[in-house]
Amino acid sequence: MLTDTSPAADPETAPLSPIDRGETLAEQVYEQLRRSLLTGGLRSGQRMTIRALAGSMGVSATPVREALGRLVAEGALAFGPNRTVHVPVMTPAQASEIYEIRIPLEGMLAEAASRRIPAETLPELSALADRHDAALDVEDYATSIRMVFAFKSLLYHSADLPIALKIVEGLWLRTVPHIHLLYPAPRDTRTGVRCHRDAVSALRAGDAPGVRTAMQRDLIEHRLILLDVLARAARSGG
Amino acid sequence: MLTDTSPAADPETAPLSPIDRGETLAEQVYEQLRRSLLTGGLRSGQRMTIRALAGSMGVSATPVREALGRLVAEGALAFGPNRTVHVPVMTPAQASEIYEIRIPLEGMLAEAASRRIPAETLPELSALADRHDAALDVEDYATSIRMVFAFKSLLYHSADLPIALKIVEGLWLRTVPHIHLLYPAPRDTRTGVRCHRDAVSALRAGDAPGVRTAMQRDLIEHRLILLDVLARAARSGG
DNA sequence: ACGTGATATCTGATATAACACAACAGGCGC
DNA sequence: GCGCCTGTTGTGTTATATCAGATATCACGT
Repeated sequence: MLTDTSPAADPETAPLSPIDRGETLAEQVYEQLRRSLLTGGLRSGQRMTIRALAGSMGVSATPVREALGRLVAEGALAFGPNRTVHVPVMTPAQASEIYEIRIPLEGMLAEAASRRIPAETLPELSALADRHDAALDVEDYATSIRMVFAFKSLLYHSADLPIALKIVEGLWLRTVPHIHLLYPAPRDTRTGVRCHRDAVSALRAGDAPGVRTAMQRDLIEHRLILLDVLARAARSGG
Repeated sequence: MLTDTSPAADPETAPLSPIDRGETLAEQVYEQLRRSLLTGGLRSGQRMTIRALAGSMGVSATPVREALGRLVAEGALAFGPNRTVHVPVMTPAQASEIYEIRIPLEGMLAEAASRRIPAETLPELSALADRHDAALDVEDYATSIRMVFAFKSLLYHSADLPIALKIVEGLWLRTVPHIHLLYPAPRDTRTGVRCHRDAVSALRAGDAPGVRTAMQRDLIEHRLILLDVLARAARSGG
C-alpha cells in the first residue's frame, strides 16, 4: 500500500551523497550499453537479445532486461517485430526534431555554463578542442566523436542544470549511432572544431550569448549535413 | 499470488486496479502509476514499496520493479535511503529549471501544433477550457488539473513532434505532484483558463506565434507562483 | 531506567524456471 | 512438386526463491 509519511523530509537530490556505492548490476549494464552507444560502438540497425547480452556480460537476464527497457524508454534503443531490441534507424523527421530541441536546450546550457564555469576549466576545454582537431588530422573518427562529446559534457556540466543536461544526453544517445554517416565527407567536419574554438574565445571574453550562438551554430550546421546524408541514404536505401 | 486464483475467474479479489492482459504487465503498471501521478493521485513525499504495489495490483514484483525503475529514470519518482521509491520533493532550483525547459519546448509544440491542427479539433479544445473553468467554479481541483493537461495534450499532439512531446510529458510528471500547492490560492489559478482561451482565439485566427506566446505566458505565470509557494514551504518546512 | 546487542522483519536485487508467443523447418498429404 | 500442418527453437515476459543490506524490536545486562 502507499504509506503516506513525512512529506517535509528531503529524501532526494542530496547534492553530496552518492552513498549508492553498491552500484546495481542493472545500472552497470545500462552504463556499459550507454557508453557503447556514445562511443560509436553500436551502429543503427544492430540487433541484440537479452540472453546474448547477459551471457557476454556474465549476469542473468533480469538486470539486462531492466537496462534495455530503460534505454528503449529513452529512445536510445527500440523494440523490433518480436519485441527484440535494436539500435533504431533515424528518419529525417526525427533528426530534424532532435536538432530542433537540442538547439534551444544546448543554447541554454552553453549560456548558463559560461556564467558559472571556473577559469581553470578553460584550458581543459581548449585541450579537448585541440585533441579533436588532431584526431581529425589522422582521420581517427572514433576519437573525434569522443572529443566532441567530452567538450560538450565538460562545458555543459558547469551549467548546473542537471535536468536539461540529462535530456540533452538522451538526445545524444539517439544521434551518435548515425554520426559515422557524416565522416566520409571531411570538408564539413571541421566546423565542429571551429565552433568549439569560437566558444572558448567567447568564454574567455565573458561573452555568454556568444558562447550560446557558437554552440548553436555548430548544431545548425550538423543538422544540415545529417539531414542531407539521411535523405540520400533514404533515397538509395529505398 | 496470481497463481492461486485464476486471473479471469475472480474479479473481486483485485483491490484497486484491474490489469487487463494485452500489453505487457510492466507497461500497464507504468501507465497506471503515470496516470496516478498526472491526475494528482500521488503527492510529493509519498513512499511506495515494490511488494505493496505488486500486491495491490495483483501482479508479481518483476513488472512493478521495471515500471518503478523507468519512472525513477525519468525523474518522476526517486530513490530514497534504502533504495525505496517515493515521489520526489521539488526544490526551487529544480522547479526553475523545469519551467526554463518547458517554456521553449512547449512554445515549439504550440506553434507547430497551430500550423497543423485540424479545424474540427478546435471545439474540443474550447470545451476542455470550459470544463476546466467549470471545475474551478466548484473548486474541483482534481478535475481542473486533468483538464489543463488534457487541453495541452490534445493541442500538442497535433504538433506531430513525438520526441519533444515525450520530454514535456516527463516534465509534467515531475510538476503535477506539486500543483496542489497552488490551489489554496484561487486568485492565480484563473490565468490558466485565460491563457487557454487566448490560445484558442489565436488558433482560430491562424496566429501561430500568438498561440506560442499564449501558452508560454501561462507557463511563466505558473513558474512565478510555484517558485513563491516552494520558497515559502522551504522556509516553513526547514 | 537506560543502553547495547542479537534477532526478526522488511526492503530491493538477482538468478532461475516456467510460460506464451512467434518464426521457422521439416514432414505429411494432396 | 506444392501447400499446409506441426514440432522445435528462440524470443521476451513473468512469477518465485534466495540473497544481502538496513531497520526496527525486544530481551538482557548494567
